[in-house]
Amino acid sequence: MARYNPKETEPKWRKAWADAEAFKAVREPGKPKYYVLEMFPYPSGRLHMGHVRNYSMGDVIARFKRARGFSVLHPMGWDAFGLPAENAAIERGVDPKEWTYANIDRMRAELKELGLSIDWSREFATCDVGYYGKQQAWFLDLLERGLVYRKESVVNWDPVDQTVLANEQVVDGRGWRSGAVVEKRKLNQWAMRITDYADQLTDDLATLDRWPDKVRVMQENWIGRSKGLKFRFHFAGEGPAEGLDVYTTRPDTLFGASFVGVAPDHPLAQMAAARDPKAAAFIEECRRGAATEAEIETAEKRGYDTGLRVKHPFDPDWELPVWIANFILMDYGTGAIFACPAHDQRDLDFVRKYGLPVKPVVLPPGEDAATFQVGDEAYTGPGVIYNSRFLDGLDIEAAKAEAIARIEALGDGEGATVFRLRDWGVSRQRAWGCPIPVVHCEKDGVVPLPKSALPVAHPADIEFGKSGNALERHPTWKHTTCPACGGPATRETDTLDTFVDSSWYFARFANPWADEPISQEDADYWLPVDQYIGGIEHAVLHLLYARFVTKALADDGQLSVREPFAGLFTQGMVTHETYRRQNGEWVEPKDVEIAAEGKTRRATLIETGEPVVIGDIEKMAKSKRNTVAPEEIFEVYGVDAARLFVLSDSPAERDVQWTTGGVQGAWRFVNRVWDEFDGHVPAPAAAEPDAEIRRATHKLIRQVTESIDGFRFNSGIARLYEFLNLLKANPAKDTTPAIAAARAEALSAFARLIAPFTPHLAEECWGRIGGEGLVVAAPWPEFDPALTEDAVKVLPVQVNGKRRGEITAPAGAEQAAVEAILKADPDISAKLEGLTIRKIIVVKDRIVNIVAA
RNA sequence: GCCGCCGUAGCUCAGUGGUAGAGCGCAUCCUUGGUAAGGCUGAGGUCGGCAGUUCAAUCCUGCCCGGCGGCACCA
Repeated sequence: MARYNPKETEPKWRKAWADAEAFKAVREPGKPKYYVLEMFPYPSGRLHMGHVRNYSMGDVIARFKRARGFSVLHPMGWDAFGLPAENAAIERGVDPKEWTYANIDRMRAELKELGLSIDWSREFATCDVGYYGKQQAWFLDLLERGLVYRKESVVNWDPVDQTVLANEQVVDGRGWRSGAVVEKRKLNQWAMRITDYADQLTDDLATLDRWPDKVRVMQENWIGRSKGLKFRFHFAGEGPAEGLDVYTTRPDTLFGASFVGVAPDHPLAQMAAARDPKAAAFIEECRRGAATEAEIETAEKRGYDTGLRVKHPFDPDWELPVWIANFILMDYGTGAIFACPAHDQRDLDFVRKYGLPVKPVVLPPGEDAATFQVGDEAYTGPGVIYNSRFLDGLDIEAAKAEAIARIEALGDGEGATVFRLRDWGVSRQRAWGCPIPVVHCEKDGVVPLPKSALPVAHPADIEFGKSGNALERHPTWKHTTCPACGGPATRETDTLDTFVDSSWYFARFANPWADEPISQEDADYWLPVDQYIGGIEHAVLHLLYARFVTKALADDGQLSVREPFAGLFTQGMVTHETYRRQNGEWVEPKDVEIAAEGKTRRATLIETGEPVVIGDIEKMAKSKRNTVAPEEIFEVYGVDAARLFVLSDSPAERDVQWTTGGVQGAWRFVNRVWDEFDGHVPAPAAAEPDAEIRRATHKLIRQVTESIDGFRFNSGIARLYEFLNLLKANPAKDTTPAIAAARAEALSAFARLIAPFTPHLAEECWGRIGGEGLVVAAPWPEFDPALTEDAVKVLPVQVNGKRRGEITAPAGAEQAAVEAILKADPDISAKLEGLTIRKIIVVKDRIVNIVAA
C-alpha cells in the first residue's frame, strides 16, 4: 500500500476536469439552473486562507448542485480597480495596470490550484476595458433617466487617500481604508439617487427569506425609514414669513412641547447669528467642538435661546421659544425639531440643563394622572394620552393619526416618511477607476458622451507615482471636443467608486461576451444568483449598492429581476493564535514551535529557542503576523486536506481557528480514506449486503445531503469521519461476502459524498473502485428513506424520570405493543415491585416513562 | 442604551425534549519494511448560573453572569 500522494494526483485530476470542460456553464432549458457566486476578490497579489475558505464553500455548493442535476453557473472575476494599485505605484514606481494584471495572473494560478469547479471562460476583471466600457454605457442610461446627477454638496473628504468617500465608507468618522479623520468639503460631485429606492430597498428585504436576519436588520437600520409628521410653525412676532418646518415621529406628544430647536447649520440659526454676535459665537463653538461624529455623539447638550418665538400649531396663544441646539443634525429631517422632554431623553437632558418646562402627556399603564412625574428618565413606553385636550384618552397610535389629520386640515403640514439613507456619492478623485463618460464644455456645460464614443479608456502613458489624480495631471487625455457643439471641452477626470464596478458584475457573468452590458436572454436564464457567499463586512456597502443598481437597471428594462441575490450566506473568518517575543515583536506561526506539557502549552522561537508568549486568537492579518500561507499548506498536505480542514472545524458562518494539528487531522483523514479504497476487494457476485452497513450507508447519504443543503459542512464532514470508522471496523480483508457486498455500495457512495469537499481524492477513489467516468460527472447518491430508519429500536425505560433499564421493540411500535413488551420483561417488572403504575408514557421509537408511586 | 450571536471534554467545536459526540491534545500499549509515520485502548464533562414548563430539560421559556458583533443624539 502506498501513501496517498497529492502532489501527483491533484494536478492530474485538475487536468482531467479541464480537458473534459467539466465546469462549463451551459444554458439547458430542460434543466433547473443554479447560480453560485462568491464575492469576487480584490487582486492584492496573494491568496490567503480567507479566500481558501470562501471559495471552498462555494465550490462545495457548486459541485453538489451539479451532481444533483442542476445546470450550474460558477464564475470568477476580479474586483480590480482601487487604491492599493495606486498606492503601490506611489511606493514602488510600478504601473497600476501592470501591477494589477500581474497579481491577477498569480492569484488565478493559486485559485486554479485549489481545484475549484469554475467556468474560467467567463473570467473578467473590472479594469478590463471590455467591462468598464459597458459600465459607462449603463451609467449614461441612468444619467438620462435622472438616476445619476451632479450636485454641489458637503462631502466626506479623506485627506490621506485624497478622495471623497460615501457615507457608507465612513466608519466612526474615519475613512474605512485609510483610517484618517474625515473632513467635510464642499465639492461638485456625481451621485446616484439610491434614495429614490429607499422604500423598495426596505420593503423588499422581507422577500429575501434566504438572507441572514442580521444582514437584513443592518440594511434596515442603515436605510432608517421612519414615519411621522412634517409641519410648519408660524412665528409669533418677528421671524421669516414662511415659518419653520420641523419633522417629528411623535405628533402624539405635541401638547407636551417645551421648545423648538434648530441645528447650528440651519438657515434660521444663520439668520440669528447675523444680528446677534452671541448666537454667532455659539454656532462657531458648536462647529469647533464637533470634529468627528464620535465626538458629536458624546458631546454634552448645549443650546442658545435665539429670542424668537413660534406659536403652537393647535393654540395660537401658546408660544414656544426657538433654541439653537448642538444635538440637532442639519441633514436629517428638516434640521429642526419640536421638543417634548417628558418623552424624549435628549430633550429631557436639554431642558434639565436650561430650566425649561417638562409636561408629561403619555400616562403609563397603572399610573395615576394626578401623581405621575418624569424625573431624569424620559418615558418612551406605551400609555394613554392626557393633558392634551382633543387627544386625551387615545392610545399613542390613535393620537398620532389624529394629530396628523388635524395638522393636515389646518394646511400646516402632512404625514411624511423620512430616511436616514443619503444619495450615493460616486465621484472619486483617483485615476485607477472607471472614467465617468461625460465632458465639460464652456458653452454647453456638462455633456454626456454618445454611446458611440465609448469606451472612455485610460491613456496608455498615464503617469502615476505622485499623490492626487493622475488623469487630471495627464497632459492631453482630458482635452477633447464637445459632442454637442464641437468646440473644445475637457473630460471629467473623476472616476467611479469601485463599488459601482461590483454592483452589477454578477449580471455580466451571465454573458461576459455580450455587446450590451447585460444580455437579457442569458440574464433571464441565470439570474438571480441562487447562492451568494461572502463576508459580513459588505452588509451595508456592496450588498446595498448591488440591490439598488439591480432595481435601477430593471426599471430601465435591462434586467428582469428586482433582487440580485436570492440566497446570501455570510461566512466566518479564518483566525489563528498570535505569538510575540519578549520584546513585543510579532512572530509568524511557522517560526514558532509549540510543545505540550501536560495540559498547558509552551511556545518557543525555533531559531533561538527563546520563549514566546501565546496571545489571543485573531483574524489572520499581516499586521499581527499570524498568517499561514495557503501555498505552503498545499505543498505539504495537498489542496484537499486544506479545503477539508477550513470546512470541517467550525460551522460555516462562524470563525474557524487555523491550527497545525487541525490540518494534520484532515490530512490523516485523507490518508485513511485512501487506505480504505486502496485496500478495496471486489465483492463476490450476488451476495446479500450486510444490513447494518447498508443502513449506515443510507443514513450517511441522507445526513451529508442535508448538511450541504443547510450549509452545515462541518457536521456533514463529521458524519463522514464517523462512517469511515465504521468501515475500518469492518475491514475488506478476511470478511464475509455480505460485508464485502455492503462495502461495495458504501465505497461507491462515499467517493461521491466526499467529492464536494475533497474533489481530487474523490476522483482517485472513484477510479480505484472502477467508477464510471469522472466523479464530477457522476450523479449524487440517492438514499432509500426506509433504510435510514432502524428496524428495531432500543427504548430506554424510565421510572419517574430516572433511567431503570431498556427494552427492544420493533420500529414504530405503539403504546399497546410497548406495554406488552414491558409486562413480559422480568427486569422491568422487578423494578416495579410494590409500586402502583399511574401512567405509562410511550414516545414512539424514543423512550418509555413509567409514572408510579 | 438598543438589537443579534455565543457559552458542551485541556483546546477548537458538533449534537439532541429521552443512555453526551468529533478532531486535536493527554496517558498506556502495539508496530518499527506506510517510519519527519501507522494502529489499539483509555482517562477526561453537575452541557455558564438560577428559576419555570414537562412524566422527563444540556435542548423550550424567563431572569442573571460572561464573551463577541452590529447600531446608537436620526427627532
